[in-house]
Amino acid sequence: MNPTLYQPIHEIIRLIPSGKVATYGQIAEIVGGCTARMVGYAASSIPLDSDIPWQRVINYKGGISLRSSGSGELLQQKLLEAEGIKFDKSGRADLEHYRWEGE
DNA sequence: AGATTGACTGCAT
DNA sequence: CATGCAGCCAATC
Repeated sequence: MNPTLYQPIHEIIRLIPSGKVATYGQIAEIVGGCTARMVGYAASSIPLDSDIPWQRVINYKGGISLRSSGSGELLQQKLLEAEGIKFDKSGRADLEHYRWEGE
């Protein structure tokens, strides 16, 4: 498969600075013409070997969505905490404080 | 070609 | 504040 449509989405995710996070809807809005589902689907296509910080992409609740395989949630949350993002007891980040407003 | 599913979002309950 | 339902586009069966 060669979903070139994912290319811009990956680009946007790559632009997210460390210590910041973006929601699927936010990215979809930045890319334009794409929806949250698209971003999520594109993200699932991102290989772990990629330079794309897919861990900075979270859902609108500020929580981390479970990936297809393995316990990606714990790993992703750990990576985000390593970047300075704190999670509350509910496992949700403060989007009002960490949400990346984009370029 | 039609139906189902998916790392989602927003509003209603 | 947690849960439920409907809408969105693309990929897969």
